[in-house]
Amino acid sequence: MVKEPQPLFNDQLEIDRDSYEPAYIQLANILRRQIAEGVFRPGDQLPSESQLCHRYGISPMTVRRTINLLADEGLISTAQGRGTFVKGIELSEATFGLRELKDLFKPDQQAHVKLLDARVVSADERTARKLEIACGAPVIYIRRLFSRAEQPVFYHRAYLIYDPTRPIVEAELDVTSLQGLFAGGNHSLLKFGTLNIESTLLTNEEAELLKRPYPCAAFYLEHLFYDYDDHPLSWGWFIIPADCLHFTAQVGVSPRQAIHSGGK
Amino acid sequence: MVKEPQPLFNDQLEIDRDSYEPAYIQLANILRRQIAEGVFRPGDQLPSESQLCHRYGISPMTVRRTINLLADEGLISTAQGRGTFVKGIELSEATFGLRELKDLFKPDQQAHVKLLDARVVSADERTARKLEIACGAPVIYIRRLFSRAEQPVFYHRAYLIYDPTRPIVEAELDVTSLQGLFAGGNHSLLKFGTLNIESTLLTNEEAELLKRPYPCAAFYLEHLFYDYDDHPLSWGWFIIPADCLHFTAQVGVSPRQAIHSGGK
DNA sequence: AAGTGGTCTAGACCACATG
DNA sequence: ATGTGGTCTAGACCACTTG
Repeated sequence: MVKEPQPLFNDQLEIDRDSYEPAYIQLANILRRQIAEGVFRPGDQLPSESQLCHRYGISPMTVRRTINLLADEGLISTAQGRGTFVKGIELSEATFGLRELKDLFKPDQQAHVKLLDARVVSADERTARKLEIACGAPVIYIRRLFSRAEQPVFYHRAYLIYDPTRPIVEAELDVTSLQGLFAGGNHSLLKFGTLNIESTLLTNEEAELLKRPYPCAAFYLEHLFYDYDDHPLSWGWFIIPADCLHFTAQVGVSPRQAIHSGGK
Repeated sequence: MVKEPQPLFNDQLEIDRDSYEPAYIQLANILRRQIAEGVFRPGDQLPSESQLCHRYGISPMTVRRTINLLADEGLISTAQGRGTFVKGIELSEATFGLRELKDLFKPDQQAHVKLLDARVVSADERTARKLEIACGAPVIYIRRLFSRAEQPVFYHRAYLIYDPTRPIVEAELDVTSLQGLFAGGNHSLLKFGTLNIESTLLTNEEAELLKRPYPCAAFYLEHLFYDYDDHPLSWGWFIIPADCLHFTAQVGVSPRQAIHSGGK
């Protein structure tokens, strides 16, 4: 056991106006903690906004920001004219992000991208439908394999609109640049995109490329990007073996969220 | 072609104070649309907050709400002392919800839950570790199969803490009630939970139960719920064949977001 | 020094729900 | 009629960045 000159967890009861933390964050921490401690249980009504104003000596707008923050987190819900209430945990409200993927794609010394294919081909029926072009029209076809420490990590296949009147500028190739898509970068060509995640089996070809035994489960991550004219610009998918990726999410108040220091 | 007495898309340029839509929403729509139209491209600096105040005749706090809203959407980013900038689309910022699952679990006339097992067993090594109890300690074991229109949809297996001092109240059994977990309900016992999503192959047993051929890809959705003492209360997982579930997300400004009526 | 985002105030008015 | 959430104002002050 170790002596603790300052408490490990935050049992803050008042707003500290000298804190570097904004008042609305402090109040959110206080309420979040009270919910985590069971002071307020699912279904309970929280103190009204005016009560919170008087209790903590802050203005209505500041209380409102806190309420909105916690509502965005899915912890509470508001009903005009009735009050603010604590929500029970709901699986259907859980969200997971692609941060795990970002780490996967992150280039380092060990990372290596092998370009398997990069040429102009005729669009087949499915590709033409996805890219909203004529069947048989020319498209740029790209296939590549991403490895780390000699171990294949994922496989990527993509089809890009091929416009002979517009030379294939650097930026266009960058559309499928992995670092660019995941880390950010300014894709001034892309307006928006849709993603689709499924569970799938590796095909024999993919299993061979990825050096996995057959059968093998994998994630299928499909992407479709549109330009500023709302025309599809690129379509493709990543195949990521199950052992390389998993997604996590949380519902309710995690202990880490509730135990947040509020010191000066 | 059809005549359009009112424009299909929103080319609103001013804030309509008589609109039922709040000013901060209207401004968000205006800016979102300008970003979608390419008026502001990734990397561009947006007008400063004070400029927006004067341009649209609203107060700083209202502009701020709009800025925060768009920043939460991942469309723009702010830098204190420098300005507000349009972000390029980033895959790593996409988020997926579990709404699709909610529909899957939704009970209707066609839905049927078959209880395969429900008894007290001794915890094996893995279960004991997950539930943070002693190996061999008694736990409630539940297995069930959810079908719709005679077609198996998913398989669920769960282990619940068995506390002889606390009789198994209705609420505790409700912990794994499917409708409850997904649709909401007040789980006053559960404080928070963690979810883990993987891609997997059906085992022979699962394939048989779910009437799928082998091999077959599926989602493995693991859940671990904690009570208000931060002790694990239930651990388990859903097995959902690939053909029953997929997740979708969007990045950037989708046309639907930008085309939002702002009329009276 | 000037401009930017970030926070906050102390009220106001409205829409809604309840008794 | 009262209390609730929801929006908005017209400023203020601070922290930060840039020239």
